[in-house]
Amino acid sequence: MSIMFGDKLKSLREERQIPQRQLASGLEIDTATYCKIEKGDRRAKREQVVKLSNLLQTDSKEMLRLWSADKVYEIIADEEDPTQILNVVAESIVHYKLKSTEV
Amino acid sequence: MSIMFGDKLKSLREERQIPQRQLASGLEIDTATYCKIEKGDRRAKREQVVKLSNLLQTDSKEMLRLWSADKVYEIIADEEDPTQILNVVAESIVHYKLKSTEV
DNA sequence: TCTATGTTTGCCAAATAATGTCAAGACAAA
DNA sequence: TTTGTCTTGACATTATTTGGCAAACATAGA
Repeated sequence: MSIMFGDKLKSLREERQIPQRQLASGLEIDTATYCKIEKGDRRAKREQVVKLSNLLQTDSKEMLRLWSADKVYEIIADEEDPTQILNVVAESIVHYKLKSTEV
Repeated sequence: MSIMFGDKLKSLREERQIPQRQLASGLEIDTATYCKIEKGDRRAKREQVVKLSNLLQTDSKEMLRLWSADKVYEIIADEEDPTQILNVVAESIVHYKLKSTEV
């Protein structure tokens, strides 16, 4: 599993010298579960990402970006030519944007 | 839900003038389920994508690409700045490739 | 060494999401 | 009207995700 999010989470937590226990209680979950999130064994829920960003006083948009990126990575990493998949998606976004701004 | 895959599937099937019933039986599923796959209400399993490609005598790589792209799209479509997420992923792929080819 | 704190792991249970069927309806062609 | 195809909604089944608990591990200090 990709751990862009977990790694970022860990480094922020360590910078601020906060124990896992504290963030876990902020999310109202077990420290074990929190630990797994940080190590990338479990995926945080979206709402938990936002909560964590607040607890760590960091940009939730960036955290959500990393969190989403992990999910995307997991989907394409084992496929042939992952980059080409990203291109297909990027194109489909462009098309959708055009469509949605038509009058 | 994004339907790049479903749309492609439908157009291939219509080109070849095959009824849904036939592809459904090829996958050993109900026509209702097949119908939903084509309309993007349900996601095909990976193995089903390969089977469908064979039944339709089309490039399974392209079909898998569309199928993956749908999944990725679903993850990022409702996030802020989906394109930026794709960039993060693209970078992480580059990094991984570099790592895996180090000696 | 013993204790205290923090982190990690494995296993199981509960919750949630994905997948499928069935029955019924819509629609067009014969 | 009958037939064949496609579609939809409600429900059942199954797979995956999420979380807790208990125990192990790591480290620092008394």
